[in-house]
Amino acid sequence: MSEDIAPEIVLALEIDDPALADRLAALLGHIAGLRLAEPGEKAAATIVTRDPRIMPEDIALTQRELDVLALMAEGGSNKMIARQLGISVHTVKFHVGSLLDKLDATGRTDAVAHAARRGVIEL
Amino acid sequence: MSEDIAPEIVLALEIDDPALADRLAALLGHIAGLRLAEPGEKAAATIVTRDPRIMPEDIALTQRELDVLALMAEGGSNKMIARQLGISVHTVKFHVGSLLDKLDATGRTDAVAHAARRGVIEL
DNA sequence: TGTGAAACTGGCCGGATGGCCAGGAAATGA
DNA sequence: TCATTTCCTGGCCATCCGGCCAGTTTCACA
Repeated sequence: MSEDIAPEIVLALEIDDPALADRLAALLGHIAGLRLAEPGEKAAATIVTRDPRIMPEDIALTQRELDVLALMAEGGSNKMIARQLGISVHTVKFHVGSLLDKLDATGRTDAVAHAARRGVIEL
Repeated sequence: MSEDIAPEIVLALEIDDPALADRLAALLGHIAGLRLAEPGEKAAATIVTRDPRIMPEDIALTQRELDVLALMAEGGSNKMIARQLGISVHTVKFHVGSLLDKLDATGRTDAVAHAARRGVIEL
């Protein structure tokens, strides 16, 4: 290896909160082996704000609902989800119904979108 | 305020590349006013690798398909989308069909998830 | 022991979804 | 002018979805 000296890591900053962004920039601005990216520059990694996403209190989803939700996000049909979880289609529908209620969604697509928005699931 | 002395910023590290993660951890490990988050700890910000997300070249969606896609992501039914865009339900189905093809999705929920994943739409 | 929450299952049914067929209209560029 | 692309519309139909009804089991907690 030729660059065992320290190939300077370029970090990008994508923080909404101006105060936090400033403090981070100040702290990270003069560290050897590390540099903040110029606007538009390609960075090795990015510092992002951890979703202060609206998430009242996890909206209290049960474990099973989370299972179903995850498979919904993968595009699974009720039938496929039922097979995956080893339960009946009726039960899947039951959980989907609960999810639509709790997530205030109009359908499964909306439910997945809502859940993703508030960080309940990761797409 | 009692902690105006240095509210120590907690940073989380979510890097796939072990080498990069190690170097960052080493660099950031002992900076005054900054601390790396314990596993599971809530952090003020997170360092992530910049998604080299698979996005061949925007996957060439037409404007109308983007319109339909956006409304799908809002949980709109074919009927609602048709009303919104002032076109027939049949035409909406037509565009939805094209989207399923291009996004390689099994259904509208999967299509929205795929599109969100590769940055075609923003949830 | 009772009480409640969670998970599970079933039937029924109107409406939504997605795939197939067929076509027409307008704009772009060869 | 012709060809291509995009957008638009229709019918038909098997399947899926979601909401309604009803019920059972299991487990934790009072």
